[in-house]
Amino acid sequence: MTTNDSRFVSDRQIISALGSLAASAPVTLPERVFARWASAPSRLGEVFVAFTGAGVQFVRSSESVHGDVEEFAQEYRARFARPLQQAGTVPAGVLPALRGRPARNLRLDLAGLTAFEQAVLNATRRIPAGQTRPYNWVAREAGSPRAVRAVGTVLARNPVPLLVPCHRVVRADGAIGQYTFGPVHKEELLRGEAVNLDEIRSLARHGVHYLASDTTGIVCFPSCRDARRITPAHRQGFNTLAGAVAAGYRPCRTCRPGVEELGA
DNA sequence: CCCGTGACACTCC
DNA sequence: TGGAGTGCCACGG
Repeated sequence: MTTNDSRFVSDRQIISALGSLAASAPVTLPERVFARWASAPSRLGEVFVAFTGAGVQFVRSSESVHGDVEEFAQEYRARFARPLQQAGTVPAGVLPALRGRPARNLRLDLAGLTAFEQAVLNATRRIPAGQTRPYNWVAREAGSPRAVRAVGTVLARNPVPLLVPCHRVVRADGAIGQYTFGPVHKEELLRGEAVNLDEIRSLARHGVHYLASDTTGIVCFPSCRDARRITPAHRQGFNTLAGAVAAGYRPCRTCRPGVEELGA
């Protein structure tokens, strides 16, 4: 295979080399003082994006700042206490991420946030497109299972909406919950990712918050990729995870609806 | 340091 | 069946 020939450099090696170049590049004074901003298209229309050499720090829809970059810059300064300078383009990975495509090369600058805030945002980041998770799931994944309300507080101040997909965090009772840019946009985003909100609501009305397969013995969140493939005849609905476990089901390893110990 | 405040969840009627 | 009450944890003033 040509790509394994030692005379050639693989893409992986190039990327790795570029990565170390970026890391060792000298940080100039203006770079330390200024963060930069640029506008970009997103699923919610134009957004403004602020970033440093470490990654993206702040995202706001143009709509939410009334189309006024100055208002965006003020909001940014209020939170990060740094001046902004215009840049030509957004960093790598931002454009696909704003379109809802997972971008491996997207870098976020979350320094300055508390450990808890970072844990919440990182857990939220692991929710796949087209799926939802409840606030209590984020709390558990973030290592503070009882800090459910605190999760809401953190997400309410998510500095990088869309990039950290907080629109995928919904209430455990099936309601959609609140959103930085308003619940209407939250619903738009989820529908755009083909989340079947009508089915989720219909199930919730009947008290069903989990779906299990009696062939695999696994229980999932209804939006889980694996749950959507359960043949209707083998699909079992449950109100609580404990109920499903009591009936002999174990939590799905993909969507992780609860701790493994419950299933063991 | 105490106290109030939340993009929530659970338990009761 | 759903709305109020209560518990919770992290932050900010």
